[in-house]
Amino acid sequence: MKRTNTCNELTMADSGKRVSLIGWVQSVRDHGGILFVDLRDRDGITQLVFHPESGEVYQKAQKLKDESVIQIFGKVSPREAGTVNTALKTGEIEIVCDDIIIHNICDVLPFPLDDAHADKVNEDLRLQYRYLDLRRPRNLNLLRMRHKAAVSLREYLNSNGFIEVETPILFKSTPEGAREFLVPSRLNPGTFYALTQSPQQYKQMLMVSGIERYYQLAKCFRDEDLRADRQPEFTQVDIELSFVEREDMYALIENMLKKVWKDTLGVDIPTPFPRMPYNEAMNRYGVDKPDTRFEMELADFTEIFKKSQFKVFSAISNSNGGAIKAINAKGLADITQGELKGLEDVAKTLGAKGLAFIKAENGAWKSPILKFLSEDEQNALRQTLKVEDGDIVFFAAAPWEQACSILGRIRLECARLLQSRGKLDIPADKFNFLWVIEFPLMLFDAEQGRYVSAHHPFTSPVEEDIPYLDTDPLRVRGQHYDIVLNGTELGGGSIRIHNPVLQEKVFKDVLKIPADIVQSRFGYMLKAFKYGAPPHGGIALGFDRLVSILTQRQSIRDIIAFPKTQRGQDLMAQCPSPVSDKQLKDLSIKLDIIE
RNA sequence: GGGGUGGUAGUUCAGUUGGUUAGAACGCCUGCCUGUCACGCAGGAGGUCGCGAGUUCGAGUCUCGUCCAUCCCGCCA
Repeated sequence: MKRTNTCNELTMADSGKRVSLIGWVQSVRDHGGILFVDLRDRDGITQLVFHPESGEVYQKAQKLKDESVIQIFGKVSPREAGTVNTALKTGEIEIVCDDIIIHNICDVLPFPLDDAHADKVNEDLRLQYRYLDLRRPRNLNLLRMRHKAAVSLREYLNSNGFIEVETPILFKSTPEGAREFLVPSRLNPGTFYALTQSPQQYKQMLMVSGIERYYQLAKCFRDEDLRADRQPEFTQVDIELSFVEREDMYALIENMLKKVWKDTLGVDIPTPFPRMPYNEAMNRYGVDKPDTRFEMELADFTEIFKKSQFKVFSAISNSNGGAIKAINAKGLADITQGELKGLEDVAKTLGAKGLAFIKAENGAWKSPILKFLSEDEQNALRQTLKVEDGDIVFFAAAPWEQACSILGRIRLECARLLQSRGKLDIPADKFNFLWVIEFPLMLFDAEQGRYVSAHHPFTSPVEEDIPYLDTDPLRVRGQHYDIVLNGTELGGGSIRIHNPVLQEKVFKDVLKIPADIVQSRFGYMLKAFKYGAPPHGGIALGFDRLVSILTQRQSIRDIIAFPKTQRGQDLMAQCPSPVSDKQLKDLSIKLDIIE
């Protein structure tokens, strides 16, 4: 009853053998007096032949529909001369079938399964029939790739003394982070768990336990609005270890990623990865996750424009914290009106009032602001930005961080435009890893009128900056590091605070969290830190993002077996869905849906 | 919460200035066909034009609302 081979195994060497294969009918080609079937399993395709001489078997084969599941028995035969299919590994042979078991006749498919057509089919339909979409060999291979990456990560961590620990998914609500999924507790009416946004606090407790090296491919949950690279539940490679400093972490992760790239793509990525402080990343690329595969760096003209006739620029460059930044999009002077408008809109969403530019075309500069710029200012621009004919320069004038961010986005948009014109080549197999380091520990939240953690409140400050916690919190750098790949944040982590006094100070004195809330939310951590907490640190990498980059997929939905839509729905299982009154009553919950 | 794009046959799309019976390709059904591998040939069935109003003699087409999907902003300590 068992099959003897998979559909990607048999070759000329097997001629004459009697075999059995099982799989899905990829196509039926009925020629009247002879019938061919391509049989597919997860490994490949083998051609079956049915002759009228086989009587009932031949008749059954004539009734086959695409994607039916069959098992066949027959003899491996060399194909006739001139009928070999070189596109198939099994293309030199075929199975002459003498028996068939039809396990399942497939209904008419809701959409075609060949890649050429299926890729164009609406994603919502494909998600309704996710099991069919996944059946496409290419999509099955994406899951295989994900598996390979997971195996590789586990092998590396296991061989480096890490212990995988499953931490709870039902956790305490911690409202200062991302919005959470709440789970009512039946046994404790009126109280709720929250699904873990990340195992952060549990893994730190494991360090206090003395496990020393922990990892987990952890499911995390966030009830935020979704994007192409964001799902409500996702997987992170969660790592924490004791007795480490930042340098140890860099080496550990570099070697881990090196192995993953080697095991999955066969690519050698060079280590160590370059490092760049946050300030430098902002100044040069206008973003804290720079894509360093191309240049087009930001330049600073704040000083140059301090005495400018152009009031817009001089006012901002003389203001406290104001900056004038510019980039040169080389070769983009042929930008269309529509594209320019698009860039302007992007700038405006980031708070810019407009997008000043200068085109260098036919030996002259053209710009609405040219008449305000002195000879000296123009020369400074020309030299610093190396402006040549065919280029276009964009400006942002705003508070430093905003000016950087605006041009950071414009830089990426320009790169996209230049790529579509064939003027900028970013090879698909180029992997630019980068550590972004020395983030500020705190940010000032103007809306709330207080300091907030740039990442999370457990991040340890850089040793020599600790004195500024009291005097100038914005000046304190955190021992945080982000790992960035080709402009995507793969993950981030930090050396944590393990001193209960310092941790309490951050909560109460710097973040100004009221003492009773600190006690109720973090009391157990502060207590734990008093019982021999080792110095420790860790990192979390977005596993879905990592796999989507490895497989060059735009959307992480492609590399998640059963993804949710942008509204957080599973179109196949159709959830979320209403529940019965009885269920609600058990949970002591009354609905009052607010429109 | 805000902005962009899209929704016409099972699928992908076309549909002119608002005008006769809404078309094509693939798929599906029937028949023919002994070497195909995107088999071929002949014929056929298949439509609540996302949904609801409105304008009009007349709406797939114009207007408003709404639903769904997707991309982005906000958000994601």
